[in-house]
Amino acid sequence: MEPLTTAVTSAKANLPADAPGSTAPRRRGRPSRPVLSREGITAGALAVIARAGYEGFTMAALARELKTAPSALYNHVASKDEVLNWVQDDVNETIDVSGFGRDPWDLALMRWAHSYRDAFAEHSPLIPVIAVLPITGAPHTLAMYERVAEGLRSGGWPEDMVIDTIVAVESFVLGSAMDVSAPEWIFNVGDRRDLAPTFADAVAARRGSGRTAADDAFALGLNALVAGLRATLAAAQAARH
Amino acid sequence: MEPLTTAVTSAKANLPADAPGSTAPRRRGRPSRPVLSREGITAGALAVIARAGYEGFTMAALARELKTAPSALYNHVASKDEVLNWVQDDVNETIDVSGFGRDPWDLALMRWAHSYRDAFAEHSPLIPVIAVLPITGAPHTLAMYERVAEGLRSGGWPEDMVIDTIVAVESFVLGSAMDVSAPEWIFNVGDRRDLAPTFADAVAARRGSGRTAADDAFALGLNALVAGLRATLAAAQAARH
DNA sequence: ACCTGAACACCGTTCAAGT
DNA sequence: ACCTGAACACCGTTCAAGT
Repeated sequence: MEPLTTAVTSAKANLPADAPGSTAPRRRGRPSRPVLSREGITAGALAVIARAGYEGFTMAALARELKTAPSALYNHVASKDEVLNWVQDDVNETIDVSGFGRDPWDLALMRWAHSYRDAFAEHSPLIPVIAVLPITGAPHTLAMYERVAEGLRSGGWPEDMVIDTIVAVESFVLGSAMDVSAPEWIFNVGDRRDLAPTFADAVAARRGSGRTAADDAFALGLNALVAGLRATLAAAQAARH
Repeated sequence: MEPLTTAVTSAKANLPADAPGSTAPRRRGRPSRPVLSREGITAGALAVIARAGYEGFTMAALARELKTAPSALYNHVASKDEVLNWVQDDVNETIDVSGFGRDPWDLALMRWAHSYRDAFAEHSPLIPVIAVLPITGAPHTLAMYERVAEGLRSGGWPEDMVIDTIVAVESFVLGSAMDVSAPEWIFNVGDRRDLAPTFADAVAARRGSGRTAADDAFALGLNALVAGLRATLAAAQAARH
């Protein structure tokens, strides 16, 4: 539950001892102290993604952020994908799993889902990447899943339903996180109200709520999903006598 | 409910009358009959995405598929994003909304969700794009939402809950569609079983099922979500006397 | 109007040269 | 070991030249 890597603001401290003035370009050879590190690269990547989005996240932009040549990154990382893997693990570390083992499984699941959605809504460009990224080699990610699995098991879920339940909730969470970065006017019918009058009326009727469409839909969906999961668990337990 | 644009296989028929041999490179000026069209570009884009994924979908690759110069595309389309918009509308046209207005809303919603997931599971690179793409100017997409909105309204859903319900189901559907393209071993713990023993056991326990993890999780989640939505609707109707 | 081909400002990644 | 800078094979997009 640590905050995201905090080295973002300490870019100046990363300057080499052999170039004490912060603006002096580095000389050609190996610096006296390493300029780059896993923490610095991860933090820099997060900063670039926050500012420029996934489209704008390039190795060149990351190198500019870290005031190095793009090729210098390859002394620390094998590929752009590996950088994204680091970022994933860093973001997953911030997700709240504190409910598991303390609260009932359904409450803990809702707390987890809310925190999970918020974390990736802030880093939406990562969503399609992490959705298919194997967890191997991401220790914080693994630790998160362990807590969730323990919580479901001790809440009475049969072992062979645990993964499906996690994946189902995760799918809803990641889909909802994508939705956060959609423009408010995504459902604007434009000049073709004739094609979809019922839909256009429904879009207009939603305007009453003070919160965003994404927040309302997420709350409604998560409540429904978890209520349905309670019923699913009860039925599964009844079926096994 | 038309199939996806069928011009994929007719690339040869796209060759200009002034270059009858299919392998002859085109001369420099304007061809006697246009080589490119919206339908051809859409079909070519689908073919490239199917073969090479979103990463591999470039304007250069699309041009190769259509046997033109990349710059020729810009006579028909303003940008790569516009091509993706065309593709979205083409895919949405194939989604099954036939249940709405015929079956009960919950059955129709499940049929729609299944068809929606399958359509985008086949075109997963499009998911993050269409999730935030405004529907303006996409007539088939609009028509789909109209059917869904009508079905929910006539099923008894209050007007101001229709959009949230649609968005919630759609979030789950798109998250689940992303999950389909994840590798089967996405949850492989690797050599760190010590970090997540309960989770690793749950992963192993799932193996019994003949279907894929993605299919099982989608079925479980959709059943739970729709069951929860039935309860939500009942509660909303009771609250309004 | 609608194609080709050259050009521009970019990518991710590799590698020799330098300390 | 770890940086710079040149190089390679790419991008998306623009635009003049050609018919």
